[in-house]
Amino acid sequence: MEISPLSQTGYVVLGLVSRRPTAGHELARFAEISIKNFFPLTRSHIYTELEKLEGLGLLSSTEVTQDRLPTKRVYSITDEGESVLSQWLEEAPVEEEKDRCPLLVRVFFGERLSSERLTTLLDDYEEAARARWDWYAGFVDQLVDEPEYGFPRLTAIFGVKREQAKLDFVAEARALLPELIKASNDA
Amino acid sequence: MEISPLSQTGYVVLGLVSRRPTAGHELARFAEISIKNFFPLTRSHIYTELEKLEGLGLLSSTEVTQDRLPTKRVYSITDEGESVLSQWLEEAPVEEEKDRCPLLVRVFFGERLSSERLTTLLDDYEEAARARWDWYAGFVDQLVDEPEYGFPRLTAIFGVKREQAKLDFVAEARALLPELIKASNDA
DNA sequence: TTTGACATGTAAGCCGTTACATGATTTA
DNA sequence: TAAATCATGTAACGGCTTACATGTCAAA
Repeated sequence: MEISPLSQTGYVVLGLVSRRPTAGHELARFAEISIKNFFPLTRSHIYTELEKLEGLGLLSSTEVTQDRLPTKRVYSITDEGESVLSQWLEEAPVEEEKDRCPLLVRVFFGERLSSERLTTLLDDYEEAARARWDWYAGFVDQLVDEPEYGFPRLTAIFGVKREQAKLDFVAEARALLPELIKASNDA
Repeated sequence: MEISPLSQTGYVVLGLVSRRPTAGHELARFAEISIKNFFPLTRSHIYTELEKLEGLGLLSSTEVTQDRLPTKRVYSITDEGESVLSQWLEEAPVEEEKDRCPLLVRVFFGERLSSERLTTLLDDYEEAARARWDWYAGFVDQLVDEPEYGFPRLTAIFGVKREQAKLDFVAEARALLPELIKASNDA
């Protein structure tokens, strides 16, 4: 059976459900501590994708009533879902990265900025990068002896390197800033 | 006069037009060689943003007929546009980065992948990173003695560091891969 | 006892992409 | 002379976010 290709988000949600049957809210919480850093998802979006995937027969769902909590709808992956997911992971071309960096937009228009603004922009950016660096590094550390989380751990290693690159950039930008400001004042 | 906040794209287009009066197609070509790496834009989206910004009074436009080429609509920034742009650059909080990395999604689900797939994923990723590294480095080099492009040059320096981080990651991932594959076979 | 957090979802609407359209100019 | 490229836009649609809704539980 031919399936029209899903969105990236569709495959990701499928992959997350494939780990074990999950309800929307729960899945969103898991996404928040696992893939958020390289594939952010909103809770609402997850709900709509779950519904769509069920409509396509890639997931099935049952309502589960809970004591003292609202009834939830738990989704499981179907055989067809497993097959679509595996094929995507194993064969689909990797999508292009199209990242936005709001800081760099400010830097690009740096001539229009006051030197105070430039300084605080770098300071804030550095602080955020440092915080994320810590978070990733802690994750890497924590999973050092858990072989079953080797691949997730590897994604955190990526995070450390990415944040380190930002920190390196801030250092170099700070060093160049005086002459950049001077040049833009001269112009 | 109160202006409802624009989208990031709106401000970026405003900023690009602020450099000099520009038509849509031309602006898209410039975006391709300047901000693409940290703020990709599609041509179509640029057209719709230009129209919207004119509707808000931040840009004005005139038709310009050309010899042997279709008539184009050239946009210029208005005084109000200048003021909105400056205020955004100088005061607006910097938006959160929400980047997707399609490669890391594959890595995250690495247990489901064949070792061949994992290897070619890393190879391809490395090759792309290396190509971009070269591109950025060339840009940095080319602008080394052009003080008026100091800030754009700084964005390319960022690019070099970002791609370098990816290359470092690939190296580390390759080193870890054998034991990751072993662990996932054992499980 | 009110405020905040947890839990589960729905709906409206902008953002952004892909596909469509059209004509002139160059190239094979 | 057909095919590819440049140039300039338009329109439809899906993706994704923000805001809306509702009830329970814990804490101050």
